[in-house]
Amino acid sequence: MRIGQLARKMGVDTQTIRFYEKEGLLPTPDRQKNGYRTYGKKHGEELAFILGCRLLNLSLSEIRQLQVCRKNPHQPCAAINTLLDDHIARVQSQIATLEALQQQLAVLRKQCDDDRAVAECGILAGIGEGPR
Amino acid sequence: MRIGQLARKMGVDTQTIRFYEKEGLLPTPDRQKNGYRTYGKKHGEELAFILGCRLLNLSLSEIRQLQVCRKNPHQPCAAINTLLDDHIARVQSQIATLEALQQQLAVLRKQCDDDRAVAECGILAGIGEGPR
DNA sequence: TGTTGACCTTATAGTCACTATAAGGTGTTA
DNA sequence: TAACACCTTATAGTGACTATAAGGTCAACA
Repeated sequence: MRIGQLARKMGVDTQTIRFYEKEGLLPTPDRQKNGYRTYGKKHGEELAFILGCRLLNLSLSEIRQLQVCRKNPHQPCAAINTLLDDHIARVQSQIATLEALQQQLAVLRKQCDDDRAVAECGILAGIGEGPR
Repeated sequence: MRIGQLARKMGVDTQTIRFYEKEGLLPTPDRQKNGYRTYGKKHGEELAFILGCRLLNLSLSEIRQLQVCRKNPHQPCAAINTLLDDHIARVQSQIATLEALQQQLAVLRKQCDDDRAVAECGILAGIGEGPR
């Protein structure tokens, strides 16, 4: 399979596949005589794993850690659990931050009723006052 | 006031102030004979406005738009309201995305009980399976 | 035979909002 | 004279791609 076919199959850009290869996330593929990359089943599976991780918002560095685990199937999986717990905590903190922001924005939004001159706009005034 | 004093007062790095100047967000300051930047009250106020916007997660491009409004105080403020509404919508969609992710991660986390070999780890298996 | 077209290759730069580093000039104090 | 804190500019790095350029490969069609 060439890079374009793999890309279409997995729903990514060919550039992204080359990028993952350069980053060491995908094993270097064999080449045809003309230099074209050729991919097999294993590449597809590895790419699927990477894309699954990316959908979970895991960073490339975290994916690398998980790949090390995958290559050592007889080791204990505690590191994987820890990595996921840390990630869950990070997502929760992102949500908390955004919810606080949402609250602030709602308050700010109420400072204006859409139909004033800029000089009287409560939103602009509210921003200028700073955080509180 | 020199750049270091302004930076300490506003709680930012001097580099950030120079960066905002380069980006056209802060007016170019006067210079002393030795080339040092000097800042007055207006610069402080403009920087405060920028930092207020950044705390709200507004992009530099959005800040530029708001600055244009600020310079035209007799225009109607509808554009400001619209900008804020769009931003609120974006924050809400980010929250929704993260909450869906949180749900997914919670399900995934339950697939393993912390004390297995990598080969039996439900988390790793769950990621490999892809989105569903 | 020529040429179109879809595909592949590498290399480089851009995104965003900074942050870090390097290499050097200025000005006050010891 | 030297140490020190401060200032200057220029350049590169962050993360995960995305876009662009300039060119090579190969099958099909006129």
